[in-house]
Amino acid sequence: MPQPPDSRQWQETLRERGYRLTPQRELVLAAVEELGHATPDEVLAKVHERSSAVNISTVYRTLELLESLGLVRHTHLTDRAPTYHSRSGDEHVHLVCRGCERVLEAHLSEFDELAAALQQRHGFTPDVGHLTVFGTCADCRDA
Amino acid sequence: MPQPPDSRQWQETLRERGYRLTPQRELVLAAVEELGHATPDEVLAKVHERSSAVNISTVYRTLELLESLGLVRHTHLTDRAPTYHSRSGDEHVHLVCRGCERVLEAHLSEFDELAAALQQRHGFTPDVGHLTVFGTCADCRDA
DNA sequence: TTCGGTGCAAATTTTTTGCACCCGC
DNA sequence: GCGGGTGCAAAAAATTTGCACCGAA
Repeated sequence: MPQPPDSRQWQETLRERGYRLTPQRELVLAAVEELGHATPDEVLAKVHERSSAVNISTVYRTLELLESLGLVRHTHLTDRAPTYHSRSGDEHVHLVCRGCERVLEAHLSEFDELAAALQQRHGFTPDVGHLTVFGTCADCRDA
Repeated sequence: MPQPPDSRQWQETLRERGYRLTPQRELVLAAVEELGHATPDEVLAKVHERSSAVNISTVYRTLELLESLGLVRHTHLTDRAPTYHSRSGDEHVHLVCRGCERVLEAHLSEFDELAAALQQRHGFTPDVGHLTVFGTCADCRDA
């Protein structure tokens, strides 16, 4: 589970690189932390719950910034729209069930062997943390 | 490499399910076969090379149909836009290099072990044929 | 002849951009 | 006060949809 982010740490990350700390950036990051996986749209909605009005363009711009800083990442959990998630917790691979849309998480170490094989056979270094695997979960297969 | 598709076979598939055989459908399928991996946009361009004017809406509708018939598949090779490929040849996993945008192909069997592991540990049956792995190819890593 | 398929244009949806104003540092 | 950040509105993509007409079976 995502630890409550250490605010000092990411505030530091921003400043180090010469970026400013704004309430919008704080709100967007908090929303991503809380939602787990969320599209820009969903992030906006979450932020609005807390009443503070933030513009959708700012959400896009902020997510892009946070990603460039390594504070969030995105993957494609559905055929449309990227979804962002925090990197404060463990990195993981997303297992998306086509039946129920549920998202399971697999530990990166489960892909070590695969990574080594792709490296050796294709000279390809996979970015496993960005990986999304589609398929069917146990419940949906049995149903 | 993709075999020249046996036209009788897919024409049969269409009729079996009560769909009509139209020149547009023929052109779109041929374009996908030829391109290997292509976005709807690229398919349209390819079709237009052969002069026959086909509308972009028809491309979208046709790709959707062909996919429902199992004649093509799509994956997400870039952050934007799905790419379609034929299923007449071997199924494979796409390895997309972030550096040069090149797309390598890995054999499905390379993922057997992974599939078994995910099945056992998460009860999850991966759809490996839909998989896309992002990363860095040998050339770009060394560069 | 029939009704599924297509073209066209307009509507949606999602993301990007230009620019004037605002506020963190 | 300076210069990066934000809001807003308009522009750009990328898809989808309604509808009248066309042509495969």
